[in-house]
Amino acid sequence: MRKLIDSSIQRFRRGFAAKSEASRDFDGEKRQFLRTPTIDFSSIKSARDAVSLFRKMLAMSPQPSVPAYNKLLSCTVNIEEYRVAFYMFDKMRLRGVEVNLCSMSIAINCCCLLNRVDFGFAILGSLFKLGYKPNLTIFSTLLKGLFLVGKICEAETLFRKILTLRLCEPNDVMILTVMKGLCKNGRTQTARDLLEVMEKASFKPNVKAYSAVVDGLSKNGMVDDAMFLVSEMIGKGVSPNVITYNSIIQGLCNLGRWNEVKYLLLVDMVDHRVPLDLITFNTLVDVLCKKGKLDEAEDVLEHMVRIDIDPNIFTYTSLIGGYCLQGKIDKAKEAFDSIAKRGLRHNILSYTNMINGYCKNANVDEAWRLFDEIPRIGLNHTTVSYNIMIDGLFSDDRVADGWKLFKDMEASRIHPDLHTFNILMEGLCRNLQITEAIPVLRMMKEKGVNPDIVTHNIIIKGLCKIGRLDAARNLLDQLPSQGFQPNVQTYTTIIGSLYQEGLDEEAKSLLVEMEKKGCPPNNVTYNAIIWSFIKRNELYNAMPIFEEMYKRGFSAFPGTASMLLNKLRGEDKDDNFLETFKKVMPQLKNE
DNA sequence: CTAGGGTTAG
Repeated sequence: MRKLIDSSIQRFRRGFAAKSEASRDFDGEKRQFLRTPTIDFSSIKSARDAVSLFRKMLAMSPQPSVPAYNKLLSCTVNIEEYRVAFYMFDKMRLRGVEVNLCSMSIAINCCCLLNRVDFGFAILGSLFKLGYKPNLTIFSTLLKGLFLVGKICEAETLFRKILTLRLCEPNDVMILTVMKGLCKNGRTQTARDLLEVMEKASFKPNVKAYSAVVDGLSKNGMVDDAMFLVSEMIGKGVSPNVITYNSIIQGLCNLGRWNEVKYLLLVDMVDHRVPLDLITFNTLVDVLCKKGKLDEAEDVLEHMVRIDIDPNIFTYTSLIGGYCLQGKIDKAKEAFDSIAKRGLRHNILSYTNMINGYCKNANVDEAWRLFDEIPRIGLNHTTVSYNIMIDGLFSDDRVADGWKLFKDMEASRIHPDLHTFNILMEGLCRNLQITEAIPVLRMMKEKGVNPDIVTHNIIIKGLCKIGRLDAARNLLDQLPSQGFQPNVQTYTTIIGSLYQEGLDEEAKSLLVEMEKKGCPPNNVTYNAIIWSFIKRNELYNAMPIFEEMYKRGFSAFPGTASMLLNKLRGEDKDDNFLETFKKVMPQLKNE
């Protein structure tokens, strides 16, 4: 079949012949078409059905009409058998069956959907030779085809030509095709320019066209431009709808600009009488869950139920993730259970979120129970589900079980990824088996998974843990030559260990080095240093670090703070220290 | 009896 199609394609390169003798004969039989028996196209379910019907049609006398053949082609396209449709189109031409503009349009679409827009243009050439002129539909299809293979500039040029040479009047479909194509390929600015051009040429883009661009801008972090575009579209008399707003909300949420969502956008939507929908609410619930504001998420949930918008599986999945993040495992389980209770179908995410929650909250057995349940309820394990479970087992020091699961994963042909290997290495290092980590490193390379900076940070941490600070330091120095850029975590790990070992001078010089490399210490770094001093019972050394940390706008972790507090209470109180701590740490105000 | 697409998330 493939060969046949390829030879068809070769013929297109050579172009069509003029109308064949045979098709002229059919023209004379027009009246007979009316008597053509009706053909049942609804029975086409597979490529086989399509081809067998095609053969039957070819054998019919009188011949079925061109539209009848076109219907066959379009049914074949509908079942996504583009190669087959294209093959039949070619066969029609060879057998002398007349093809019209519509047939060629379908054939061009097949080429485009097969990522061969070039063949589409070859058909366009034949179309001209047959004395036809391409129309709006054909141009739209070709534009889509160009975007599909990433020929963005060509698409833009063609569209501009259509506008300036008035090759056809662009309609909503064409405009949307172009806007989506440009935005999906990161050309939001071009899209915006073209919107302007079209407005001037009085081809009015509709809400969908504008929304596509608003979405493109939002996705690229240009929410302010997106909001400006919304005000522009309103000025042009195009009202934004819930989809337009949802894109803006997502853009704002991605940038953490939650207050604008809450106090501007939602209010604006109510003012413009644009009702919020399931997607709006799910976005809100999701962002609130990720921020740990579960009570607000619950309010949103309650509100959507009140206005008769049913939460779906994704609403609950967000909630599970949020509750687990807060360690509220019971509430997470409640959300998990309400999925089935409400007659919703679980998805893999609801399970992985819940499993992750159990693992991170010291209930690996329950996690494993759910893990085993996944295939039984007809869901498929993923790399992520395995990764989470393996990580859980290793964190619980069940190294043997972790390994067993990894072997299991490979046996089930679920491919381990970078995360998997990093989890394995971390698990081994945590259990002081760093020598085992080296074969894992080799294994991942063999499987074509390249280690990243995280992998190396894990190894460095492992080396520090067994006291091989020299080796860790060596590895750090080697990283750049291996193409890895050390990050804050890399430095923090070593610096923390150096301080714990009392190698203060070396640690200090490393602090200077990281700063110089454009990788300044962050709150984790400072907390790690403070921890080391607490362990060494040298609070006077922790003091300047503490001040430096706050000067840079970072704060102590709750754990660090309470540990400091304990120390301060336990020892002979030095009021000086306490006063300084109080100044920077609001949580100590009442002490 | 015929063609192009339908804007937002997990």
